[in-house]
Amino acid sequence: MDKKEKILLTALELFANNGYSATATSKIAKQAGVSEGLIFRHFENKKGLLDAIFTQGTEKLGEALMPILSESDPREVIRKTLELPFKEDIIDEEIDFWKLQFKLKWDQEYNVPEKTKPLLDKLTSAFDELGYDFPEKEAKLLNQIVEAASTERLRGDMEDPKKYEDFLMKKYDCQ
Amino acid sequence: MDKKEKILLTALELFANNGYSATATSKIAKQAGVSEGLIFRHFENKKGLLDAIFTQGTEKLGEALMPILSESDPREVIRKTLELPFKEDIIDEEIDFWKLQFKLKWDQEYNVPEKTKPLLDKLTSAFDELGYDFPEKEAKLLNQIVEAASTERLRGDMEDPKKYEDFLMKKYDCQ
DNA sequence: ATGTTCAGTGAGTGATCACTTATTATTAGA
DNA sequence: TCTAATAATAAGTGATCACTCACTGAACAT
Repeated sequence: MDKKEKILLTALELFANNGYSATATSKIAKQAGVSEGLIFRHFENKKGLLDAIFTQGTEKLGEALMPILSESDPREVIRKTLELPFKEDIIDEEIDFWKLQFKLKWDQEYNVPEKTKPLLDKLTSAFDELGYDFPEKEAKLLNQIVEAASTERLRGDMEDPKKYEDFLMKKYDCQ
Repeated sequence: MDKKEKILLTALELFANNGYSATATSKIAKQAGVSEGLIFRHFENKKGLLDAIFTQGTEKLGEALMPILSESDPREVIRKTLELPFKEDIIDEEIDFWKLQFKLKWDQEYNVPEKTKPLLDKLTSAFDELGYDFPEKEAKLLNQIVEAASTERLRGDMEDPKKYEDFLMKKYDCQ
């Protein structure tokens, strides 16, 4: 594996689980098996490393939303959205990625609500097509439900994901 | 004002807005107008300071939930719960407190889901009394909605809180 | 062969970190 | 008023921080 990529992966793991400020560049280098100087050759400074990871995260978010945004059936739009927090492969393979993304939202600089704007718009028109009274508010609500459920899952706090998913699906007539 | 309390208040502000690890004890002392050593006399170490703040936060949470837990009318239980994220006095006066509480949830040590267990139980029996099909899941959902809305408010991201509150109230027949 | 480029290293750098210690100021009970 | 405890300070301490710099080794075009 490329050493630059090894640095990115190690930093992601440490930032996500221990926090950005609490993670020393020396620890990243040691765990990645590279010299500390290499971090600064590739990423200029510590913040540059975080920015690189964050940018990757933004791209992954776009990929995750793609199948929803290109869906034409409004019922399917809602179902696929509701499905997001319960995708097992995300929890298994990309959990550090999403943990970091969610944590960073508490930093002004990395909180970019516009990133979910396309999803919000898509949901709004889906609810509109389905004849809901306040499609915009419904979209906002669903988005919040998905964010809250994702947060709980990422923290490992949800007891019975499957049952809760079923419950939500029924709520929105998506069974 | 007592210097010990001044330290607590200053640390709260800095921890909530800049993060625990990113906040130096020297900065706390300087901003609080005390010597750095005083922090360690009163709180033993930096973590002891965080623990003291966190304990205060746990107490405040209990106080905030009190009027809900002692409510007998199920409709009122739900209405008062839904009201939580939109209380202006909390946003104005205790925002740092709640910011820190929510941020700390990402730290394993400070994520204590049991703290909202009494609310969850109260909501469950409220939904039960009102004849909902899955009162437990409904309680979980409402709790998540409230958490997500609170998060958005604390971050300053919500555009029209009043309208969204009205929407939620209508959803749960609480107008 | 030679010069250039660039990934990669390892031993530094001053600044800042959490924390200690010796000392003084303030308070309160006898 | 004397005494003893506590509040508070100023000046440190070694450790660790993010970052730099002089250098090496390999790849590759000239």
